[in-house]
Amino acid sequence: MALQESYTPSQVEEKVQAEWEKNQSFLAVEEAGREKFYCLSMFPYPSGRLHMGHVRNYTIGDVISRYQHMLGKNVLQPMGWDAFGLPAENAAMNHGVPPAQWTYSNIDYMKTQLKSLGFAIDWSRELATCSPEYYRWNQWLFLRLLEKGVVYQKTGTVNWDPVDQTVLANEQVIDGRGWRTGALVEKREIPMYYMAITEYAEELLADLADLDGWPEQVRTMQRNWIGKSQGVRVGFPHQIDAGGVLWVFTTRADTLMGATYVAVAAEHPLALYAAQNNPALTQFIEECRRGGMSEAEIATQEKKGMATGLSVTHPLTGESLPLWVANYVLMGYGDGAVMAVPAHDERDFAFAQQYRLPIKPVIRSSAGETTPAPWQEAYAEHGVCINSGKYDGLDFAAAVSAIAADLQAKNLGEKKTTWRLRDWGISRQRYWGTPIPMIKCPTCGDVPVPEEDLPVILPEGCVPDGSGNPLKKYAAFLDCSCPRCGGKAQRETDTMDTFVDSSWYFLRYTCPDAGSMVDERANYWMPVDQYIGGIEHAILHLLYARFWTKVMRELGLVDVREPFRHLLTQGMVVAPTFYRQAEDGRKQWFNPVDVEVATDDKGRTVSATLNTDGQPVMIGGMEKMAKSKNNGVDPQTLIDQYGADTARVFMMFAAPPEQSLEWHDTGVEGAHRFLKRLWAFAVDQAAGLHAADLQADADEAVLAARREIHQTLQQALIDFTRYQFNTVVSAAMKMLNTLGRLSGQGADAVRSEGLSILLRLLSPVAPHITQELWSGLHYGVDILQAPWPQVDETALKCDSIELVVQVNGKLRGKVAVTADADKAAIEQAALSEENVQRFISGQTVVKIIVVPGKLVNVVVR
RNA sequence: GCCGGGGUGGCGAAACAGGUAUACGCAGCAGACUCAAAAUCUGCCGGGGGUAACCCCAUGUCGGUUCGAUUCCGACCCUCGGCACCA
Repeated sequence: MALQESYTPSQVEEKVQAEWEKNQSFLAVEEAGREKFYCLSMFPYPSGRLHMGHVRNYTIGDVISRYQHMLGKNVLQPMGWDAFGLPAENAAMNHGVPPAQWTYSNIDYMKTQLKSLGFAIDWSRELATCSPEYYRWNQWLFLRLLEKGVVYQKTGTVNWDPVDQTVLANEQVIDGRGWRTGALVEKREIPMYYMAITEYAEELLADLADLDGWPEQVRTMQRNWIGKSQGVRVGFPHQIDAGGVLWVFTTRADTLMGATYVAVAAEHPLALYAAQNNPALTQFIEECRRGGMSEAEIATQEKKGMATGLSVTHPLTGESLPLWVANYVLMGYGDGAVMAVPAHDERDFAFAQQYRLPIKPVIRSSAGETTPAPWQEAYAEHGVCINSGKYDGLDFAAAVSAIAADLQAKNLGEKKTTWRLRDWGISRQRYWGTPIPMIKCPTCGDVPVPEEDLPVILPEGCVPDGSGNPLKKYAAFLDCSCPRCGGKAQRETDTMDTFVDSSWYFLRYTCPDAGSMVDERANYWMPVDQYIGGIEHAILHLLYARFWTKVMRELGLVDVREPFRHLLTQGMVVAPTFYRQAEDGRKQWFNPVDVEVATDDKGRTVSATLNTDGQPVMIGGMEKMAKSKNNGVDPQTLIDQYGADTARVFMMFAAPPEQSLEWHDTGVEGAHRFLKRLWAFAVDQAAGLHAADLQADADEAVLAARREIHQTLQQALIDFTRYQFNTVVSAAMKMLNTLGRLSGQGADAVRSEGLSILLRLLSPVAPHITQELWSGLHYGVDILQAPWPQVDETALKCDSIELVVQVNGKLRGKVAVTADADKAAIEQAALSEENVQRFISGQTVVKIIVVPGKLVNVVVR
């Protein structure tokens, strides 16, 4: 079929997508012995429409998949839906639609969007985490882990909205108040199920060393998050109850002799005990209970404390130390209590200054032997003990060992390893999630649902109203009989954290129809060879998925220790923000598509006006596309107007995958222009292609152009291996520029070769147009089956090369030398260059540095 | 507050292992085509000086290592991501 005269993306894309569909081009089949490549992008939350972040994420994944396909690998690229979660409940409240209905219709729409982008996805493996076929295995594994002791129950802290009588997510707490009610939020302790991820801390930490396909920054973040610290658990005896000991953990046992007070969290039993007959303290603890539970909030709040009036005994000196309650001590970390050494800890120092507590220096640091205000970093350094009695003169390690030994002798301490990592609380007091398969029986207590009764199906018709979990009012779900005694009982209404769903979906893709959680196919495809997703998931999701994989391996379900071999963390898509500020200080945000930007004659942005009223708006910064700033640009407009290939080329060209990408309409037009030029060039040249092989009498300029094409190809092939797709696109643009300028003897042959290289190189990024041109120009039927282009070394050969000449590191001239020139000849040529002569005359040449093929640096004095 | 990134022309960016800073594109300016506009094509395009050859300055700021630093080291400033119930 002849090529159309002009480029019509919608026609081309529809046609090519239909061919892929017909040929089942992306169906992945296990094939023993063939090298597989499992390319996975983080699955989307079905929020309604694709956003730019999705388009970017999945384009990167698709370019990698197609590249690996072109290299001959057996590629699996699946897709599915992270379908449980909070936004569906919010939509239900706003529109009165059940979360299930909202979610399924979003999935339908977003699936057509993904298909229109031409991703090489094996749709036969699609899954949604809200389907019982998927979440039954969450429940099944939960029960296995409960037996194993990895799942257990304890209390945990939640945000409580006292007006709506409901638990709030951190996101729903704004400045310490409930987002709907405006009520001051309180912390509340409730019973929850936990996963003992800390039991796996050592393994999760150690195996990071093997993840050399991960960005170093992500490994560092995980390492710090796990936070292994070696220290000493120290007991402070007290008389509050008989034989009582208050335990604290410290990494600085060498400073124990400098402890001047001890502080506990507001929720600590000793704090609650002390408050019994102390109204002021009760009020203070009440105050500590207000505000959100997030670590950022706690760490940035003003440090406050109050004395309990109680005291504990220093385990080594027998001194009496005051016991304080402090809002900076976290109940969830360690023992919920700390020993305070104001002389050598910044936070303790500030606290001691504020409340006039004694400061006792016990370490000689580079700042000296005292600790005067203001605080200096040096006070926290390791050093030699002073003012510490028998420990004087010991260094850090010796002091820690000696003190730990003495504590141990008194049964008041020992060396201990602790972790910053906390066990994973998976209970959520929400409707739209996997039901936790437990039954509450008044006689038997909490009883697991028998395996044969799985799945516990979530009723899909409920509409949450903001006042707690609707399952609590839904008798058909709630009421049941106890599997143990047969008496009347009620189901657990808490559901699982959605991180559970995303912790193993990549395993289910390998065998979506398996009658068990996973089957043997998982061992063919795993591990994921390349995982692509946002950097914001660097810690939680990736850590939970690693943990889950290790647990499943222990149960004999999979063979791999680690799920993701290589990880690519893509940057955010950001866009300009525009706003007007009302008199009450509130900002009204305007979408970039509704704003006209004025520039000066240098192209600098000077002002912006709103299209609807022509009045000026304020220009904010570049921020992550988000509803809150109304700066999201709908990718559908872009796809409708320019086609999928333009959207893909722009996305890949605008920035390297790991950096944030700034959204500009004009850049999109540039990408579209490039594809139009490519099409026009191909149509124009169609008749002259495949005309002749390159003859020996080709013009020098034609050979130079061929050299340029192969040099550009050489760089582009390297850029593909390191997934730097912006420069791959730039290489394709350069090739088209070079081909467009070609003329003379042999031009036809180079044009034919060059275009075939260009099409194949660009095909992973712009698969539709390159396929259409590939077949339309009769290079072949299916570009997916074409061999990956290779550099012809003979094309790169050149008789003469240009060297840069520097004098003392500054560029002073250029010289041409033959490719085989020796060092002496190069030096000679460099020294005799005219401008170089001017800069070395009257000076002594000290040495000459020759970097072969690149430059000469003449050092003079 | 703690942990981890980023900062290069008017803008997005390039420079893979310390070796020509600004490739490729956008915007802008000039020209061609057109009755005109759009589209398309061609040329120019970091700042300053100079008729020119060429020179000086410039990769967030300050300092260091080196024949040579966007790249390595130290301090600082700004900015973004995460902080366990957003996903």
